[in-house]
Amino acid sequence: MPNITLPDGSIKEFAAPVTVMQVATSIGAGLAKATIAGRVNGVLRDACDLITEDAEVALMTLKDEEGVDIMRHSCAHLLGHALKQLYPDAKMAIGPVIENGFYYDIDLEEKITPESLLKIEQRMQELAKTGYDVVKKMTPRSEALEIFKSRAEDYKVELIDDMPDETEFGLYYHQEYVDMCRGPHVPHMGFVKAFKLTHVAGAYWRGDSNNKMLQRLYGVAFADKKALKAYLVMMEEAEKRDHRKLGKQLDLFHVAEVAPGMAFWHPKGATLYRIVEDYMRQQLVENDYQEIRTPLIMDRSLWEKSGHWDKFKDNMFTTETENRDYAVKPMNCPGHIQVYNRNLISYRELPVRLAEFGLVHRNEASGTLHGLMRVRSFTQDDAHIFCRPEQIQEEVRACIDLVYTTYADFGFDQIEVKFSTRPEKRVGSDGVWDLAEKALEETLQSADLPYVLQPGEGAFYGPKIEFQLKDCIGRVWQCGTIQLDFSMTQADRLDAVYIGADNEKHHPVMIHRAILGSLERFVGILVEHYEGKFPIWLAPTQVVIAPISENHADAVTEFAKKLKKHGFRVETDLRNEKVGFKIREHTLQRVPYILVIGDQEVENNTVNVRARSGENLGSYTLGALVDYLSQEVSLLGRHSQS
RNA sequence: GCCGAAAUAGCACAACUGGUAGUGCAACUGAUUUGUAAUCAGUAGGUUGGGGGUUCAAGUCCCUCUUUCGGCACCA
Repeated sequence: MPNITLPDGSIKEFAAPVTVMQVATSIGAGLAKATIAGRVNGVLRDACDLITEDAEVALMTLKDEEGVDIMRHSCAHLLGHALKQLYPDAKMAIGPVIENGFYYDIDLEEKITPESLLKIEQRMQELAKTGYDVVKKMTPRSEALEIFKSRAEDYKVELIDDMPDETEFGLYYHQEYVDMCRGPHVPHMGFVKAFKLTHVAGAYWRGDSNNKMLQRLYGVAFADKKALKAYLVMMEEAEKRDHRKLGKQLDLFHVAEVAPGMAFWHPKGATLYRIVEDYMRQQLVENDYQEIRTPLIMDRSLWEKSGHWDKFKDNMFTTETENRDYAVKPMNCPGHIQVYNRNLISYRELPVRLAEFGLVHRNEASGTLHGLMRVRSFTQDDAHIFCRPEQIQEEVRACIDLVYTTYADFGFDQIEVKFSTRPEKRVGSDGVWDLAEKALEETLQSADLPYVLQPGEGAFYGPKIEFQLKDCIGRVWQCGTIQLDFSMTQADRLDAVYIGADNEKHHPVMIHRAILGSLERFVGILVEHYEGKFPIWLAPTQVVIAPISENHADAVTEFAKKLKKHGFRVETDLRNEKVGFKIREHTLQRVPYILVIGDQEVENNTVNVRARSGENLGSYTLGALVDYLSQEVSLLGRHSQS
């Protein structure tokens, strides 16, 4: 007879097998009412599931993250329930939980519009309000098949067919609606009370572009109305940080129809871009890289040899002269090998670290383009480290350290690390891949970095570590990357060599690495991260100086000249406007400091300093101000004013 | 590329079922000489994304192309 161990360590003894719900009831009526499901020996189970043997049991309520996710999953079923009432012809595919909510893929001739989405949501509200019970029935394969066939749920039938080893399936009855699910689900719909359908989009069945495109209905759901409201407000706020919006407002860049997916950098944006590049260039110097520059277009044969042509020709821009075909470079590595190979290199000279702010072009599919985040023309802070196998770990480790130093300087502390292994379409033998994957994995472990494994997601020439940052609404973007490559340097590829201690030719290992990744993308992320309120180090305009009246214009010009001599990015605002007007404007432009000069300041040879926050810092002499600003610049993005 | 939606002045938006394209901010001119988030007045600004069609008449309806947005697939 089962002894149930609760999370606090106490043990409850039962005379006969009990359900999760009965365990809850035995503790208290309040808990029973709140119980959605249970975690039995680490596995989430329905409240109605029977526990027959001794087990550790934790009860899940809406206070638990797992409890909320279970409710979200049930909310997807509720969507199915409502949808089938309104659109009986809809065929249900899959409806999983995602961050903050859920989606359901459906196959339906009629197009779901925002209006119909609202109607579906209303029906969901009505159904949820009744708090109907959700009934689970474990159903044998043949019966489950019959049920879904009779309901013309082709996709459910296909899903069952694809699980040949399962003998029975969990069917959840939501009144007349039936859905198949591993579960668990809420015992009744009273738990589902704060949700909203957000948008519709297309999605391929099983994520395969050869399959039919279904309609995906997205929704969010939370434990209560307050949490839902908070989420919606947060999203609204987040959208104000969108780099495309701020790029316009702060006059940083634009993209135009004449060059889709390619940024036109305006003076302010170009300044920001250059500061980021200059920072990275300084890192190259400090970390013993040699900066080079390679041609933008190179002969097609080079790309055939490197293997890029074979895999990416559809995504490469090409050009030709009378008798030659060229490709616009989509990567810098083949060019770097040309530089590496300019003379014979001894093993003593390795590692050789060649870096380039390499402008690359990739003809990305039209639907992928997204502001600065996904473009067709971008500059990588790219480098290739040619080294001997025994130097790999140290070099990769140094790259990882550089990533973390750099990101911290730019104010990022939330970095996701992914480790991607061999893809299906690849070059190089399995033995080589074994070596490469092992080297990266060991380095990751020795660096004590938590990472997510992505099997099959590596580059065609080697495994990779990726460093990802999030944009304002939580979309994840790859920035830094470290890729290990044993193949490109081989004789049958681009044939990079060095002379070993044995006086024989060897092929070096090549580490491809980018710290920021794409400068365009990184600047985009920076804009969203800071909401345009850049630390003074990055701010395109650091200081605006404004006179109180025309009489002080000369003093303003003079002061600006001196500040510029000290290396600051200074603007003056001599327009015929009141100082309040100018302050409003420059504050909205997120200029870190506004300096005002009137009679008092002219007399005392000072400026009055107002910070972006609105705080008035009082009067400063030139020397004092230079010291103050320099101190703040030296902090980079680590501790800046907001 | 695929599914859906959208494109109106530099920017943000308006224009009922087809009937003379507007408002605010910005810009420009003038007045005002200003003390920490908007001084006042005036002027100008558009082949309504491109092309085609229906109609007496198209921003509005239809076709097509381009671009953008939200996803999906892709991402060296």
